Amino acid sequence: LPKLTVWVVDRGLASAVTGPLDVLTVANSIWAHRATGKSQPLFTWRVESVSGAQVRTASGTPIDVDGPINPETRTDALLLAGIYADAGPTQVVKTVTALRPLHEVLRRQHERGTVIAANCTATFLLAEAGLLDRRPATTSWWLAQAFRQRYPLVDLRPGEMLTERDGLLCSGAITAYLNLALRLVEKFGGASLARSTARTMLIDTNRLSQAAYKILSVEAHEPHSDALVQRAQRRIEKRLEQTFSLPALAGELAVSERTLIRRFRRALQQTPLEYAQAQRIERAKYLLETTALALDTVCERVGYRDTGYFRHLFKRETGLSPKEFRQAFSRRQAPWRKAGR
DNA sequence: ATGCGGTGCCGCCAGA
DNA sequence: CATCTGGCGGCACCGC
Repeated sequence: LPKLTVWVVDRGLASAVTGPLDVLTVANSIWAHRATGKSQPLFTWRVESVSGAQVRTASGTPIDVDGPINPETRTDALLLAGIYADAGPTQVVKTVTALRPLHEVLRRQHERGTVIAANCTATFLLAEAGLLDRRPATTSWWLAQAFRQRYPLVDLRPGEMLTERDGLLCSGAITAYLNLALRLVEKFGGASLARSTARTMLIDTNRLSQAAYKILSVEAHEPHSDALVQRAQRRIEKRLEQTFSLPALAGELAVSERTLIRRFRRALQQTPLEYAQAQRIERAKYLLETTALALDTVCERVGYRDTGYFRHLFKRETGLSPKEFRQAFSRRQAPWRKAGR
């Protein structure tokens, strides 16, 4: 059974520790209800700090630890909780270099086959140890530039929520620890357990539908300051149920189609049609989750008249057919209760 | 699944 | 000179 070790540091984020542990706790409950023998929990863990003493997090919430970091510990996975970076990237780098003794420990654990999962700013620690060179990684998007400067050999993908290669997992901005923890559940407990856990905790289904295999692009949500594109976005969102027309959109905004497309791509790394399609599928997902509307109706409500084509698009975007999606995400009840009685 | 008419997108270029 | 825009042609692909 998987044994995990969580490393926490002073000024860390409490939720980056407690969040993943809550995920594991819920996973344990579901697993126990499924198993017939159910005497032991699936996941067990130890929380460790450098000094071995209680840690005070950024919000002031203290976190009890089980002991000091043991370099030789036998563990299946190491979870590195993010450090709060309110003073910017230089503070992160300073913290991470101060933890130099841990770099060698990380390298040894990696060679031993230990899965290492780093959230948010903790990915800097992995990079500092040299473990991410020529491997894909991600980090909080606002730290991407500093990261790239300091670790040019790392294949940084700031748009991705989660990356994984050779047992080295990185997750993006703070709350991506949920996805990171879910991935650990999936790795050690299977995809089905991970799905049930996510459903039970109401972890964002939009992120979830792609969490395991495909990654939601953070860049799509990055703020941009192009007023023209913003107005175009509003108009697209306002008329999702009508057929998309580029000439009409450009006309209303009093620019040429060529310019509109160009500005869109620069601001959102997307074309207007791609944006409209993504928004429509988003609306469709919402309708499938929260209503019992027939598929034909949903299809029509998001601007498509051809159900076959809509299904094709939906699957392309989400990886699931509309029916599968509704089945997976519209349940209200905790899955273990449903299965139990 | 497939076919097909229309069009959204991009490379290229000229002009502002 | 650098940056931006609009027009055009061709092709991919959108959507029925």
